[in-house]
Amino acid sequence: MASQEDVFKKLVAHCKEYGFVFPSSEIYDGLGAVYDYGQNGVELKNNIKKYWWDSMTLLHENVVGIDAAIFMHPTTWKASGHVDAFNDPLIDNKDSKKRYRADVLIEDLIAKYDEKINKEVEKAAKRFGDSFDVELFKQTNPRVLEHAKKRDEIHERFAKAMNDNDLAELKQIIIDYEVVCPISGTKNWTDVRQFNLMFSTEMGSTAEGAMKVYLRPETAQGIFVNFLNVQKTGRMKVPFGIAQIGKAFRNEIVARQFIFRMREFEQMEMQFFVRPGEELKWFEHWKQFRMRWHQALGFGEKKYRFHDHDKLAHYANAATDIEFEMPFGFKEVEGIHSRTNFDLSQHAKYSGKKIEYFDPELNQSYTPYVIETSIGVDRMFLSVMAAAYTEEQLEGGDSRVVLRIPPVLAPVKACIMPLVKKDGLPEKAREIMDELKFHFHCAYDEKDSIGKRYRRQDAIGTPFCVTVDHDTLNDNCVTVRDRDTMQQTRVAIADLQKMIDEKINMRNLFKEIVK
RNA sequence: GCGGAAAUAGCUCAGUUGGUAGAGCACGACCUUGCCAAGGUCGGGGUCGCGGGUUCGAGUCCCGUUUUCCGCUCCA
Repeated sequence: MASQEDVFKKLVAHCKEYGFVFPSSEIYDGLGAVYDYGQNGVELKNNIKKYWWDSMTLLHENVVGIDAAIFMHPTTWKASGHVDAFNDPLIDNKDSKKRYRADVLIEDLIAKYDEKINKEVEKAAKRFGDSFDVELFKQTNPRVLEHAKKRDEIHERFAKAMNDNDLAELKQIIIDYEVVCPISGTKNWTDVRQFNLMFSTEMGSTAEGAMKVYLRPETAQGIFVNFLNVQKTGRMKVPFGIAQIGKAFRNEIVARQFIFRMREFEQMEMQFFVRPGEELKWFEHWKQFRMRWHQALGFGEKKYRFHDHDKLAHYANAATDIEFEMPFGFKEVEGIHSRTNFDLSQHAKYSGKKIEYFDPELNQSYTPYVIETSIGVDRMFLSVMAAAYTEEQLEGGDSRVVLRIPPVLAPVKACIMPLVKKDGLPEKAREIMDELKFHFHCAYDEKDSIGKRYRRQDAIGTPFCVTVDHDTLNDNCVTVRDRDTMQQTRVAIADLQKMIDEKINMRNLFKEIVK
């Protein structure tokens, strides 16, 4: 396992050194769990997105795309359940290391005083028998009054603190009234922190007119709220899907493992709307399709597995993850969920709009069921890098680091280089490059020995190196060196573009996927 | 969040008992070689993570802080 961790460390270093991924705002010490993509990273990321987008929208005439805004009406998140589910003030006990909801601890505390009062009342009732007047006792007994006073005191402070969102005061209440951890029995508490999954900001430039809005924690809701728009304007018939690629934001408490868990990340989601009752059939269909999409990249079947969920979210009736073998174990890269009609129903309820589909074949209206495929771009990026990163021992004791990125995804497709920097070879190389650059991303390099230049391209995963030598000037042929095999072939300049295109064009992968 | 470790050039690191920074690789220019990285000459680049303190003097000692990594915890 130690060596796997080593590989991961090397991969992170490689990402930085070769312009794939930088820590955000690095000159200011970085920003936690936020990363920037560099000159090579952005190319790879864009290629991944294109591979996904085209596989959805080109290969399925009943799947169309949208690009919804990151800001959405705040009610969206009430309807989706995000507001209620992730808005708790939390406190940790340092000794037991258990985490509690601070508001629940205080509510328990208040309940404890009520219990104390009840006990006094019970005791008195036993003593005085039938003639006992509970209300009178409560209003006059000094011990009960003492408990009641404390209870009301706490309650008042608690209500005000919750209303003001005053976390320091919540902690102060816990300290003042000596709340102890049920497990460790100590009063060694951390500060109260607001666990809030969603980032919020204010819309509207004046303080009074401002409205609290959230940065979306998932892209899916942008699709659901546009269901009717797309269905009607696109004359879409169920079953159909809506695809979207976009940023989402989550205020993770612990965000680690490089770009695997970030606070700002990108999702590629497709929501597929189906007839009620047919959802499990489509769930299976998309499960298989998505797996073929991954497998077509050629990293090997063993790198992927399904992980079916045992515990389902309240809205789902089937769910699976596609996991990829990262250097730190099998990890979720994509989720495929059967979300029932939960989301559309919720939005219908909260908006008061009827969100249904009239099915002409069945001659009836219904709220469609949804199959979701949701993949993290950054996780996909990481899985490609992890699978591609190879340290290779060569004959003669040499070694090289090569990124075996599938050619369709590689940031640079070809590097054009003159064998020497004289005799008109650079000019000829430029001439070739000026033609190829219209077709795909090319680089040019004339510095250092040819071997060194090959290694440089290996390190960023360039599948082809095109070398111009003295013979080229006479026979109009170049040497094409393959990244993975390191083998060289002589190719006529006239055939170069077609030859490379055949290897980097996504259509070949798509043909495999739709089989 | 808790505990441990670390932070010096783009990268990997050195820096003696405190005396105001070095190497290799990388980078740039020129020369040389020319099909699988390490030729020569010259050059650019660091307020030693940040802020205090001790001291005549701090990369070095002390305190704080930030970030990263490793465990644990949490989340999905």
